[in-house]
Amino acid sequence: MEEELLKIKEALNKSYSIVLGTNCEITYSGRAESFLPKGDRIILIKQDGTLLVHQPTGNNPINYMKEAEHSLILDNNELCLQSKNIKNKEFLDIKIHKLHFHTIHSLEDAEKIQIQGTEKDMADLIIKQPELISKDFKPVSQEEQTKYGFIDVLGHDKDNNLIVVECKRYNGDLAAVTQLRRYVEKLQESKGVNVVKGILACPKMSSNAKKMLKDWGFKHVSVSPPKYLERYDNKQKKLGEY
Amino acid sequence: MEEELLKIKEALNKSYSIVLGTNCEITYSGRAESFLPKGDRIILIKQDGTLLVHQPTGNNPINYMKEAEHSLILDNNELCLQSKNIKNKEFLDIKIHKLHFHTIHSLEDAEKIQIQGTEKDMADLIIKQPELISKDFKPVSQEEQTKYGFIDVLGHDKDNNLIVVECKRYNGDLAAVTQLRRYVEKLQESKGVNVVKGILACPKMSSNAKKMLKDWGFKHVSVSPPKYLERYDNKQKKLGEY
DNA sequence: GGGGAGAGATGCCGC
DNA sequence: GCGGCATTTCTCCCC
Repeated sequence: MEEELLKIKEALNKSYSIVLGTNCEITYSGRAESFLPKGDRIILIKQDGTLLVHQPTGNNPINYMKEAEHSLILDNNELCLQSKNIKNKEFLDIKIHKLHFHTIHSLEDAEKIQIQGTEKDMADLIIKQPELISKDFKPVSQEEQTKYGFIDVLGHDKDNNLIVVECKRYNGDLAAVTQLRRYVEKLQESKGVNVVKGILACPKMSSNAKKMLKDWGFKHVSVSPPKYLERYDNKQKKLGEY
Repeated sequence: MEEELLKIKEALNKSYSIVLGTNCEITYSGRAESFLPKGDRIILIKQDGTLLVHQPTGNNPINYMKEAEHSLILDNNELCLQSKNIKNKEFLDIKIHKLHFHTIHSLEDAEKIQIQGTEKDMADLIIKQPELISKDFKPVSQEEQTKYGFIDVLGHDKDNNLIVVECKRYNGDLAAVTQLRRYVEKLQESKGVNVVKGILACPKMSSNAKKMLKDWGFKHVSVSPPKYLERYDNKQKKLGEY
């Protein structure tokens, strides 16, 4: 037992990837404060000081620390994992009542993930196929910088009216309409023109957002983020996987 | 080896908590699409079907699945962990090139976390100490329901002018000001009154948000979320932990 | 289940 | 560093 603890302590200093299966209770103090009574959890300590505590169910870590320093202390037969980030004034104390299992490994991974179907991809699609917005839409610029935010796609119609396009990859909500409104108002102000059209490009919209959009004279165009691996779904189907 | 795989397969069916240390490559197709080339990752499979893939650094899982069904397939000497959520049309394929380690455990945890210092706690504080907003502020209701959102604290001043208070536990940004504006406008409309005051209660504000707040005649009041464990910090300090 | 909004949000990019 | 904003956001609450 003592020997195992020494190994874990050493691993904490040398930046290994550590997984601990524990029964523990947890106190956090930092941006907020929290307490979690005794239960079984998996603790993941990464090579960059990241610490994640996971319960046996649920998507998100129940507690976590970023870029923290960890120390394992055995005091009066009580095992405690203390984690701190001085810069952010964050402290996490894990009282470990039982150590179910542990693994220590040095892992290597320099790869970055490639993602498709993002909001940026939607904007790219609209630049390539402006008719998705309207027959006479001419895109002018992408990711236009404003102090009040970035305009996804800026363009104009055949009468040279400015058109602001805001893309949402899934649900157009109140916040999206408000965002669009901010850009339109700002453009009217900075360019000194009255007519600036606003378009919200997204697959679907909430009912209230639709109403708000209408109230302010903006329009919704149904556009979905592009996907190229749909083949992947089809292949799954063909293989009779479900 | 064969025997280990059988154990993992069995664990997948019986809802154990499983941790795999792997060298793998990952394809995802669902709400978006992604590909992640070969590298070392820790895979966490929970008892409710949650699957998380973690790289050796970073806070967030690089890939994940919720409420999914998993199957481990050995085909042509290639080990593949397939995960799917039919309802959401999500598919995750993990080609496992090497299995560094694995653990299988049944974990029990029914505890819920207790958190303090949330936005709700700020609103409670303001109800109790309305003078934090202004000398003559009288709170009337909390979490007031509007179709356009929930008003954190609604009240009035000594002249019976309505006051909308929006709380932010940290940074007041453009979105917060816009949110406040939405509530104020909606109240003016629904109550048929011209004067509705807007207050943003938060510890600090971004410069643009400050400007926007001023433009629309709203005010900022400096309030922080209450913390009760500050003792915890102090204790740490006293112990000379840093 | 949809709608709205907070979160100890996180992460990314741009200035 | 701050600012603005997307996220395979996630989660909770309410209607």
